[in-house]
Order: sequence, then structure tokens, then C-alpha cells
Amino acid sequence: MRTPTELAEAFRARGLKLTPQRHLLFRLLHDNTTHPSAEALFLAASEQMPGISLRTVYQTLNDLVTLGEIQQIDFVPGSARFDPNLSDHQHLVCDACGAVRDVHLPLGPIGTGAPGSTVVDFRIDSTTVVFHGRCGTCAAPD
Amino acid sequence: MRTPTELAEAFRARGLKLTPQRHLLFRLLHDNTTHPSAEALFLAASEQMPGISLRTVYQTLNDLVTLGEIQQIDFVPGSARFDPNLSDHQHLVCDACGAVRDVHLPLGPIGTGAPGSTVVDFRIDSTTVVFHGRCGTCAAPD
DNA sequence: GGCGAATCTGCAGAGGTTGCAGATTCGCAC
DNA sequence: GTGCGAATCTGCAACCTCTGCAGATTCGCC
Repeated sequence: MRTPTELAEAFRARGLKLTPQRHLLFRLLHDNTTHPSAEALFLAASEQMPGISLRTVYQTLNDLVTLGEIQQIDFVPGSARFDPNLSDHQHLVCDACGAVRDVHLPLGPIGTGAPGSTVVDFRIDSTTVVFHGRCGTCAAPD
Repeated sequence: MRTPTELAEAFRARGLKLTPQRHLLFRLLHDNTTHPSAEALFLAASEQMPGISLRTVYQTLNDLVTLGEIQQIDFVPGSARFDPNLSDHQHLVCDACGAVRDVHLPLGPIGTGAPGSTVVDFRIDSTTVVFHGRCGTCAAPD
């Protein structure tokens, strides 16, 4: 995603207001590689701004997803995660602790699954590759 | 998954009882390619057995997943889906209507993502490929 | 036919997320 | 700096999916 300053511009350009709550969330998300849930962001935000509402966190996250500034990750059971990394990449999901990590693997176009291509009566818009397994910490004891 | 008759054997072999409810669900799942949710199965089951409990559907589905007879699909937001197709395949997900379709694409080992391999401090157990887009029906109007 | 254990049902409750309404605040014009 | 209207924030209730629990019922076997 873009820097908090750039996001502020983008929001204002669209007639959206720049509130302290939003600015805080922009900062918490920028360069964040932990793929936080709404709850996790809420906790982090609460430390710097006691009283901020969980509802506001959800609202702002949805706005950012709508604007295409962050990605919503739905393949981890339990709760939605949010990813400010918009580059073409894949995810490693630890089925034990739920951690999500980015990986860049040179996959190239998978099968006929390149965006825009067609698989018998189906228009593919995007392809998601997820690796499930155990992260270093959780694999150790096994 | 196996045929209702074979499943009955398998259940009995493990000390699990064969009830009319379970047998009905076995039949509803066999050769089912619609990737139904628990709710959808419950509705279908209710037609043939009014009074069956949603709780029983969930219970039986979980049992089947535990036994490895069906797969649980968690990448469609809203509710879990169940897939009796255990062969190596991928899924097409329509983001408009939520329909899920099977596809068999010759992907081969993706990147270094073959099961058992390691990506810097992460043990990969399985790889999931999902194609998102629009099914024929939903792509038409666009 | 009878017994014990597994199962079914119905309901309450947990966890994540959204709708709503009133109070507050932002952005802009004067 | 002031004032105004619209956007936003907050808090709460509600919704949805799914699970825990307890009592009634049923299955499998002797």
C-alpha cells in the first residue's frame, strides 16, 4: 500500500475525511508484514489511542479494501486478515498458530489460469496460491 | 469419497453406528459436485427426512472430514463448503454467486511447493490453488 | 428382548462482523 | 475565527455460522 501521507491525499481526493483514527491505522498498516486481523489492529491502535472503536477499525479496513490499498485474506479460518503488500506474491499459512508469511515464488502463469483467460465457461480474474503447513516454531516439536 | 455402502462399512468398522440420518447424508454427498455448505445439505436432507437436526448435519460432516472421506473448503467467505472429490484438483470460485467448480489442471509441483519440501524455515504440507472470477451465468451481464 | 454406549435433537452461547442512531468532528466557505 | 453540512465515530444490538451441553432416543450386540 502507499505511505500514510499518500493515502491521506487519496482519501481527501475522494471526498473522504482524514481523521486521527484513520491516520493511525494507515501508520499501523504501512510496511506491516504480519497480516493482522481486525482484532489485532484494534489492540495495537488502542494502545496509542485508547477509546478507538473496533467498529471504526472494521470500517476503515473495508474502505481501504474498497480503494484497493490493501488486500483482504479470507483463507485463514477464524477471522479475516489484511495484507498491505499488493505485489504479486503467495502466502505460507501455519495451520498450527495461524501465522501468515509472504513468499515470492516464480510460478509464472499457472496452467491456463492467467488473469483474463477462460476455463470452459468461467472467467478467471485472479489466482490464489496458498501453502499450508508448519512454521519453524510450530514444526520443531511437531 | 466412497459409496454410501462402503462408508457404512467403514463407520461400523470403527465402532461408529449407522443411523438413518448418516445414511441419508452419505447419499446426498455421493457424487455431489456442488460443494454444498452445511446449510445446503441440511435443506436437502430436510426434504427427505423432516425433523433432522442441523446439528446432526454438522456432526456428520465433521466426522467425515476426520475420517478423510470428504474435504472441507475454507476459502469461500460465508460458510464452509464440503467436497467429496478427493482427487488432486483445483477450484474455480465465482465471486458473484459463490459457486464452486472443480478443475483438473496439470500444474505439476508448483515452485518449491511440493509437499514435504521446505521454504526457508517452513514445512509445506499442502498447496492450494484457487481461481477466482465469474462463472458463465454471472459473467454474462457483467 | 434387554442393556450400554453412541447418537440425535434443541437450545443456548461463542466468535467475527455488520446495521443503526445519535453525538461528534472534519473540511470548506465566509 | 466562525458556522454549517456532511462524513465519521462510537456503542450497542443483531446476525450468521458453528459448537457445547444435556436429556431423550436409537443402534449394535449378547
